[in-house]
Order: sequence, then C-alpha cells, then structure tokens
Amino acid sequence: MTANDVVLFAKAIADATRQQIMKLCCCEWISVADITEKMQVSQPTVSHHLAILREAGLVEIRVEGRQTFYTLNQNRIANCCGQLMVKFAPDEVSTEAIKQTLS
Amino acid sequence: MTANDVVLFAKAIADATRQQIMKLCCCEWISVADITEKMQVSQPTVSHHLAILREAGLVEIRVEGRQTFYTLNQNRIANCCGQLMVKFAPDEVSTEAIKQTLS
DNA sequence: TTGACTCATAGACGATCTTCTATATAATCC
DNA sequence: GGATTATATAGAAGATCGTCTATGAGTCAA
Repeated sequence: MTANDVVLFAKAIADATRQQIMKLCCCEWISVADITEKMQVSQPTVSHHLAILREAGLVEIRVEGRQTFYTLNQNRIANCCGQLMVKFAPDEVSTEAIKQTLS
Repeated sequence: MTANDVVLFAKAIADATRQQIMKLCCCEWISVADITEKMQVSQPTVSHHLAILREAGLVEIRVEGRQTFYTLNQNRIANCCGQLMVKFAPDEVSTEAIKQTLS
C-alpha cells in the first residue's frame, strides 16, 4: 500500500453521506434501493457514492438479477486504518499483538 | 467521539499535502519554516493546512519567540483510527488486545 | 524605535466535489 | 415485444477546497 493509497482511502471516507452508506452496508449485503430508502439523498447520489467506495476497494458487489447488493469490505478498512496508525501514530502501535493484526 | 468527529478526522487527513505535513511533524517538534522548506507549497499554504490539522485536534502547538512548533498528536490519531475500525470493521477488531488498545 | 524575521490571515481564482434531474442500460414480467 | 423495475451514467449548478499573492501581527536585535 503506497502513500497515495492512504490518501485515496482518506478521501473515500471523508464525507458524511458516504460514512452513512458505509454504516448501512457494514455488516450485511444491502441493495441500492434499500440504501436509498434509508437516506435523505436521491438514488443517483447513492450510486455515485457507491462508485467512489467501489473504486477505493472499500465495498464488495454482488449482482442478482436487476438488483445490485453491496457490503463493506471490513478487511480492507482494517488494513487501511492499520496503515494510518503505522504511518501517523507509530509510537502508539508498538505492542506485538497490534503489529501482527495490522500487518 | 461523535459520528461527526469521525467525518472531521477523515476530512482532515484527506489531502496529500496535509499527509506530507503530518509525516514531517509525526515524531518531532518542527517549525513552520522548516516544514515549508521541505514542501513544494508556499508558507501560507502550509499555515492553512496546519490550521486545519489544529482544528481537528491532530497537532499540538508550542510557540517559542517568533517561531511556532508543531508536532503530531499521535494519541489522537490512534484513537480516531480506532473509532474508524470499531465503526466500519467491527468484525476485524474482535481480539481483546486490540480492543483494549483502541478503547 | 526601526528594520528584519516568523507566522497567520484575507481575498481571489481555479479545481474538485456533492447533489440534482434527465436519461441510458439491463433485467424481468405479462 | 412492450412495459416495468433497478441501477448506472451524463450533464449542470452550487458549494467547498487548495493554492497563490499581499499584508497584518507579533517578536527580536541593533
């Protein structure tokens, strides 16, 4: 993971609407329609944010007929957060257990 | 730490120039002039980015005469990353060791 | 006190981002 | 095939962001 990847990750999560969407698809597969229903923005806006999350590798996609289901890629999120900590909080991630988990 | 704080943190780190500055003041106190010297942007631009990092609580400040020194608040960074993981990668932060460190 | 130095602030400009409406694409049903 | 449904894409408008130059504010030394 390059320095640029860390910036891309940060940009991807740097929006309230996007974080709301991330929360909705954090622990389950959910369709675009179901996401839209729980948000205060239009369906194209939801699709746009999902595209940004997709390009950053933060969500996984499963197409089923007409519907498209999304779920958060928790492993990727954890890795990116780990990179952030190693890069910007190195003195706080010094224990072996943490280092192993984040590596 | 509220949901809004997590967004503010993400916004604060979502810029390549800012991450470069963060790296420079990660493990030492460094003056604005010294930061500017190592960057490819003007001094006001550096001050602007430092203000954003300051408002997000990501840097500490020490004024000494004419100079102002900044250093990264690693503890805050670690906490914010921890919040991100708990919120968006809950299944990946299930070990006790990690939970304790992030709490 | 004057001049030099360090940093912050103000204002402007261009680029990027978020959102919308309108529409295209693709799958399903009658 | 034609209508309906689910999602993506295109294009535009407005807001936000990053950068610059110019300048203000505070500090130090002569």
